[in-house]
Amino acid sequence: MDGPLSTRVTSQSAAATHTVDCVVFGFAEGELRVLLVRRAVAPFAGEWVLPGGAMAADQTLEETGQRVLRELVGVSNLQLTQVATYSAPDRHPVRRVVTTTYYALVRPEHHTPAARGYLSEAAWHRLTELPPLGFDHRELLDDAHLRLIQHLRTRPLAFALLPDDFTLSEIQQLYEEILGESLDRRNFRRKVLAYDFLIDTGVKRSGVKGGPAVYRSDPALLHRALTAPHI
Amino acid sequence: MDGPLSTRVTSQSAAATHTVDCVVFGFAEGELRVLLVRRAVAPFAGEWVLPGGAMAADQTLEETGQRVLRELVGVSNLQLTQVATYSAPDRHPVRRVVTTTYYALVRPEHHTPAARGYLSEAAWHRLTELPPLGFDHRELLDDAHLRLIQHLRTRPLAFALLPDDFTLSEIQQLYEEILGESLDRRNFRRKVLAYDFLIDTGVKRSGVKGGPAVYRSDPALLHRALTAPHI
DNA sequence: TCAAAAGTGTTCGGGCTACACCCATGC
DNA sequence: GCATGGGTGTAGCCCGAACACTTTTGA
Repeated sequence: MDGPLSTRVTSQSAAATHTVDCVVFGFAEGELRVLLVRRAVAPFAGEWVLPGGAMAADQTLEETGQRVLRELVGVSNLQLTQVATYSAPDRHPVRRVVTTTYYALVRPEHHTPAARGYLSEAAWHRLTELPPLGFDHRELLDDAHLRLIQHLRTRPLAFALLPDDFTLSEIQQLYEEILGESLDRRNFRRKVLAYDFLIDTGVKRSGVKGGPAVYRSDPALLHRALTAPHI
Repeated sequence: MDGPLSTRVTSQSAAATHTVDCVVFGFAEGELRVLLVRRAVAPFAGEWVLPGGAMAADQTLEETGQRVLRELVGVSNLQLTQVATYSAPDRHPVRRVVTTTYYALVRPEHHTPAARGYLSEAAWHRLTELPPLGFDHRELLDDAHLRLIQHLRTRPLAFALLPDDFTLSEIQQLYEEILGESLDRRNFRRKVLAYDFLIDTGVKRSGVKGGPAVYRSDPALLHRALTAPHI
């Protein structure tokens, strides 16, 4: 809100830049990963950070997140979920920066990140082996991960991270990765099948022992499960 | 985050003012209420809105929320919980405003709001009988209420809204108000007593039928319950 | 004495957890 | 053929929901 204070207030707050940082989660080779970029310029030149950028005058924060991911690392059309906004005056060493974070879930095989702009590198990192991050991005990342866990406990979100076809064990691995705990196979199967948006393709995956059944999620039913049943 | 784009980027985003709006919940006469203020100036002069104001250059968003509530409506030292950040370019009719919302829980009897600054009025409103709100504040308020409900389902937050002494029925009324549903008295008593931070003062409330026992919450145990057991 | 609210225990069902054996496949 | 993982069912426990009667107090 604001009132007649406009001028005083605008001059005060003009010093702050509003940026968006994105915590992009991917799942590959059985491990949960995060998309990080390496800065080519000061401050924190050479350090790994979350991909992000400043809000444009004609864009919302979410649109800014989409644009930044497209421009900097070449990934498009992600579903971004807002996490939090950070405003400590000294969180950026040079000037005042207020940052809103979003998380996104992607299939890494669909998106090959490539560093552009002021970046020297863009790569997936295992959540268990993160490099030191510049700014306060480690905190931002951890907060986003916690929020993801919260959301995952109430909704079948994780399918956005999986390829079209997957086995039940692959889903389970994914859940175990995100939640950071191991789950009982039988109980997990029962629960996930109860969602009833999984389709048994009838195919069995070859090249892997046991010959597990290959499933696919029904997009319409999955969407219904994601939107309808609030908790 | 941002890099060599600084100048371009800063000029773009300098147009946006960052403000904080607060959704202050109170509980009085058995009903959940929200603190609203009436604007004395354009835009939306004469309309009810959430109390809020622009972020100061040397303050965090949360500190701004505290200051705004102190300056505009004379309430201090609330615990503010961040809800979300809104950034639609046209959400303010005059210029670009990005707003972060917080909610707070207070005991109305401890805080007598008084309009100051650019406000003509400050008053508690029943959540069930809200006036039309200026800007997009109705959406902000509803989102904050939903977040409060979510938090309340996992933590015994509501005691911040109650006087020092209260009966079990009063707590139950409060929960029913916030959640918008009625609860079984016996189940509710059992659950709330299981938290084990309630102290039976031994006193019985007079002037009310049934002679209900008066309870008090142990500050230390309550604080532990609020912070320790994450879900 | 009557009306209204306080106080109290038990039962039922559903969901989660724990757990062991046989089958299919790759090597 | 053997090692690895896939596939299946059941029993116990805990939590939450439903539910009725007696006691206390104000009017």
